[in-house]
Amino acid sequence: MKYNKDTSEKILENAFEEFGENGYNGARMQSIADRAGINKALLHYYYRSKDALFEIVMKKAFQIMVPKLMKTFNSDDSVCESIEKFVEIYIETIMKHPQIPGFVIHEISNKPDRLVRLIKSTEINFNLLKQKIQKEMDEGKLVQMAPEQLIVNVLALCVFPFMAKPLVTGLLLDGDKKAYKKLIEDRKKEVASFIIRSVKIEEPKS
Amino acid sequence: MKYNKDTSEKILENAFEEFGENGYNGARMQSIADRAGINKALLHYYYRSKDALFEIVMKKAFQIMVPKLMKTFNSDDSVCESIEKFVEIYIETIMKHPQIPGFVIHEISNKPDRLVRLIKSTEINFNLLKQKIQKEMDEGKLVQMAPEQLIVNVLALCVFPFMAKPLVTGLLLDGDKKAYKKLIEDRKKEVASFIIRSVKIEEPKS
DNA sequence: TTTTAGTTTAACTATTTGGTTAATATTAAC
DNA sequence: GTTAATATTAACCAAATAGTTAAACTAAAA
Repeated sequence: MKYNKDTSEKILENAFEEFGENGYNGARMQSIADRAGINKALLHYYYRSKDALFEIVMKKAFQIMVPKLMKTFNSDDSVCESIEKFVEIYIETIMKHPQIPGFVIHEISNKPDRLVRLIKSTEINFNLLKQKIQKEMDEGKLVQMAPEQLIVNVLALCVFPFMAKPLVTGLLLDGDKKAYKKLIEDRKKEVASFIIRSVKIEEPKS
Repeated sequence: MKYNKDTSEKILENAFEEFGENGYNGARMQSIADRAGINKALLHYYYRSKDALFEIVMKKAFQIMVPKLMKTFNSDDSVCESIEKFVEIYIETIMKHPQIPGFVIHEISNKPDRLVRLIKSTEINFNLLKQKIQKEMDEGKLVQMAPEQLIVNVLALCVFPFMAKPLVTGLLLDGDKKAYKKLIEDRKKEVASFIIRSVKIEEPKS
C-alpha cells in the first residue's frame, strides 16, 4: 500500500481549514485529527510534524491560487483588461477557498520570511507588472501614480472583505449573511470598475 | 490604595506591545511580566486572565482610534471631504500604533461577536454614513454604487498595507524599509485621490 | 508602635499540546 | 489460510505555559 491516499488527502483538507481559521499558532494537531476523524498519531505518521504539515498545506494553497491568477496575465491585454480579469478570478477563487486569506494573514505575523520566499518561488513577477503599468502611464493611458500604489490598491480591494467578513456582515449588513454573499459576488465587477474609473485615461476620439 | 495605577498601566502598555509583536497565541504572560518588570502573578491579580487582559488591550486600542476618527466626520463636509480627512487620520494613527490591525485580525477569527459588540458600542455609526452617501448619490454628486461597497473600499485601502507590510516590503519594494515608510506616508493623500477620482461627479460649471 | 488592608513575590499546580511508542487491525502477497 | 508489510489506534511522555497559593512585604490608619 504505502500511505493511503484517501487518508492523506483528508488530513490535508482538514489541516487547510484548521490552519486557515486559526493560523499556525492557533491550530491544534488534535483538532485537525478530530476534523478528519482519525487518530492524532496518524498526522505524524503521514506528515512528521506540525511544521512540515503546515508547509505542505501552504504550498497547496498557492498551487490553487497561482495558476489561476497567472492565466489572467495575458501580455496582449492592457493593464485595465488585466485588472478586470484578475479581480474576477481572484474573488471567485477565494470564494471557493475562503481559508486562504486567513492563512496568509496569520503567517505574515508569524513567519513572514517563509511566506515571501514561497511567493517569490512562484511564477508571479511583480517587477514585470510594475514595468507594464509604468509604460502605460508614460503613454498617457493611465493616471500617474507609483505602480506599487496601484498594485497595493488592487490587492487591498480584493482581499480585505474576506478578512473582515464578520465585521462587514455585523456592522454594515445587520448580520445578513445573504447580503454578504451578494456584496462579494457584486465585487467581481464592482472592484474593477471602481479602479478603472480612477486610473484609466480615455483615449481622445479619433 | 486599591490597585496601583502605575502598575496597572505598566502592565497594559507592555501587554499592548507583547500582543502586538506576537499576536494573542504567540504572546506569553511571563514575557509581559518580564517587560513590565513585575511578577507574573500580578498580571492575574490585576487582570484575571490572558483573555481578559487582551480584551482590555483591545478596548484601549479603540480608545486611541475612535475619537480621532470621529473628529473627521463633520456633518457640514461632503462625503469626499470626509474621506480625505478620514484616510489621512486613519493612516497617521495606525502608523503610530501599527499593532492595532493585528489585534483586530486576531479578534475577528477568535471572538468576532465580542468585536462587533465593541465597535457598535462606540460612537461610530455606519448607518448614518450609509445614508449620507446615498443622499449624495441621489443628488448626482457621486457615482451610483452600493454605499456598503464604498465604505468597504475606503477601509480596505487604509488597512491592507499595514496588515500586508512584510509582503509589500518583500515583494514590491525589494525589502527596502524606507521605501515602505514612504509608500505609507504617500498613501495619506494618494488613497483619497484614488477614491475621489473614481466616485466624484464634477459639478457642471455654472 | 502596632495593626490592618492592600500589594507583590517565589514556588507550585494543572492543563494544554506536540510528539512518541508499543500494541492492534487491515490488507496484500505467497 | 498464513505471513509479512502497512495502516491505525490507545496510552503515554515531556515541555511549555496559564493560572493559583501562601507567605512576605509595604504603607497608611489607629
